[in-house]
Amino acid sequence: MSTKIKIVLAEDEPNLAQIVKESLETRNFEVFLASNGEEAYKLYKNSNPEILVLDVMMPKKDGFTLAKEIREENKQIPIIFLTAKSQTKDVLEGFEHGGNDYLKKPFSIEELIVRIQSLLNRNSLKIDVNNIKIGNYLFNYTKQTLQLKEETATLTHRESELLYTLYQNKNEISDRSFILKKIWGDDDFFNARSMDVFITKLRKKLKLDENIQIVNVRGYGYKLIC
Amino acid sequence: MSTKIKIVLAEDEPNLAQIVKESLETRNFEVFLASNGEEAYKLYKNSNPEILVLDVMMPKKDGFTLAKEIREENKQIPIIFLTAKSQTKDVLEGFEHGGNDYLKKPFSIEELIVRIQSLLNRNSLKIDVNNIKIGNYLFNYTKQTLQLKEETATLTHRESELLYTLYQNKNEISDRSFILKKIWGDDDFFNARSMDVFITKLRKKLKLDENIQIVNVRGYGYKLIC
DNA sequence: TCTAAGGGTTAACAAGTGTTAACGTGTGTT
DNA sequence: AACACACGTTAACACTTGTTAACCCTTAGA
Repeated sequence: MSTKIKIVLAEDEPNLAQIVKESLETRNFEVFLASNGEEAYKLYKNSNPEILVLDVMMPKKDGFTLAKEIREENKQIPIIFLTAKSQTKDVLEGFEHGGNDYLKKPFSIEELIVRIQSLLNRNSLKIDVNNIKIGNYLFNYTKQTLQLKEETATLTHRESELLYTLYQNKNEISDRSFILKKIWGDDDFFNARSMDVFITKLRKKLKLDENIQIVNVRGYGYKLIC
Repeated sequence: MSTKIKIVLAEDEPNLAQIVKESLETRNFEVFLASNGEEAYKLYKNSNPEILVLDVMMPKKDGFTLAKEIREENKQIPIIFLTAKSQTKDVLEGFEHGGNDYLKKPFSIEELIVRIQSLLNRNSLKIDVNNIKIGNYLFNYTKQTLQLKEETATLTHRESELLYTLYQNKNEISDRSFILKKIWGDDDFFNARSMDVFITKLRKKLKLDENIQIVNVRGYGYKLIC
């Protein structure tokens, strides 16, 4: 069960691109290579990668713009920028555009790989599904429990899924349609009403901590504030 | 509610240490400064920091050894190494010892801060959207609340967006068309009238502080005076 | 097989939110 | 002063969401 980790690599300079691609493949990554931003976006959509490595200056769509677009739909995936620019200002800009790391050319392949590994590890550590802090509550996603001090309440499967989904986008809007497709499989009238019912149920179970709220954003979805 | 983020900084070169410490404090971090590895370990144990910034070459206990020790008891806390070494080999070693990032001297303070922010996964570079002072009111953009002393009123999503937009240009004109495109998506007759309705609603909710006004600039837009 | 319990969906109605309409007021121009 | 036009305000309306309860289905145990 050792499926390869998928990487989308966007780099317009062919020689460099080839070297990096091969080096990554040697390390048992599956590399999807794009030579411009638009192509990279398509590869991202189709291949469902674990991580993105983006050159900043590319034809058609630069790395920053691309990252911004991808961040709008995916806040989790790690992004590493590669660039010839070496000004601190550019590094700042990279992080502002949602990058997680920034490597200045010329860089060593080894360092790139280490930084990739680091981001992948961090990501997998990121949410401990058995120990999620939501305000004063402790939410255990696998056990489907919500603990406040000594009191432990159990959640149903739907409740647990919904809370987990909201948590993944905490303090930001979770799109109604996104939630519905993810948990109910389809966005239709009845599922939508059902979801609203579960929002009510969650609010009840979360109301012992006033700092936690599930706020509605009419027409868009819900925000878990914590 | 907005307690400072604690950082343990270990750096044996006093001048550099002082500069970094002050820069971080300017950014509202609480810095615990150690001049060697052993001291840093004690500070780590006592202050319960959110992140560690460790020089690699230090007296008594070097940064790598220290990181390794800390990693045995805490796998979560982010660690950034600072070093004069610039060989890739050292970068690798840094990550092997459980570091999350690695900065080569000389580095820019800005870059350090951005990398800290990135690891902490927060953007406190932005204005704190949970704590916006408007006159005597406290406006929480994510919670969509307006607080005056003990009274907390809730805003709807549109109200909150509008107030936030006006606030971003406080004391200057926010262009009608700009607001409409940003919040309503399009500048047409009906959306414009809708916006005017929301201006009325906001004025009502803000009238408890006489010093705050939303003034109209005929033909151009609105100004939030505060 | 019957029954009870739990979980999820559907139904029904209440409450909240945003848009549209209608009319009023102010401002600048001729 | 008369006029056109931008904005202010209120209310009606349509639509979305909140809440409760009834209902249905599955499962486990008597």
